[in-house]
Amino acid sequence: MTPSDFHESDFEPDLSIINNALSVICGKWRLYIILVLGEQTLRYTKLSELLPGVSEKVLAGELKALVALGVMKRVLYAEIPSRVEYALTEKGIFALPQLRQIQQIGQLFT
Amino acid sequence: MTPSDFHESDFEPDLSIINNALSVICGKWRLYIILVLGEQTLRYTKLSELLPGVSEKVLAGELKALVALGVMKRVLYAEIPSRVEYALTEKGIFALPQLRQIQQIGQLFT
DNA sequence: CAGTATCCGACTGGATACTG
DNA sequence: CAGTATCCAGTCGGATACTG
Repeated sequence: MTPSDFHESDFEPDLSIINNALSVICGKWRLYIILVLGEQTLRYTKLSELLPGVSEKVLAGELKALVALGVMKRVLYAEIPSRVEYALTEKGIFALPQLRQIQQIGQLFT
Repeated sequence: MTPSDFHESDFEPDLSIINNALSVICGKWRLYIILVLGEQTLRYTKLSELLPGVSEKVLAGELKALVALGVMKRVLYAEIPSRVEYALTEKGIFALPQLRQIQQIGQLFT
């Protein structure tokens, strides 16, 4: 077996790792927020315009959670009026192709 | 652009497709159940032994949901005592590599 | 502008006891 | 054997009003 034959996906199911993944993905809007953001850097208000139907409370909560998980970063500019920009972290961008592929699973089960 | 350049993952985020995928994945045990089953065919009792910590109610409910989604099939044998076997459908097996890769996302965010 | 605070109904998951 | 039925606590998401 060469290194290129090695796939981490051959690992046994691990509940804590799965739960980490689920915390990035699950929640009614979490994955959608990540995919809509993509590689852009967007201000809070712009994000909420791109995500109609997501209430303020939920959007703020999801963003906070995604920042805490290390998926997104939040940059606050000390201006008046205040400006906050959101973007994926390096890890988030690294995971983006995988996250996009999750949509393929959805297409399979329609 | 040739067919091999075409990736469905380049699609714009689509909420209803994402929600289909989430219904396969989300729930505290749903993905774990799929990955533990894998390509095996298992009886209900064997499954519940492999999934300690999942209550009867939840396991039965998750299995029912996964069958309804077309991820799993349930085969009832008209024997006494009754025997029921669960296995992934063709679609489920087709999606299995993608589903396993979700664990990689989890490993990234530890 | 970029969030909080509050209230609320609906849904999730767990424990336990029971059944065709 | 393979589930149901019941109850219950906790969480999730939505609506709305308010704030540094």
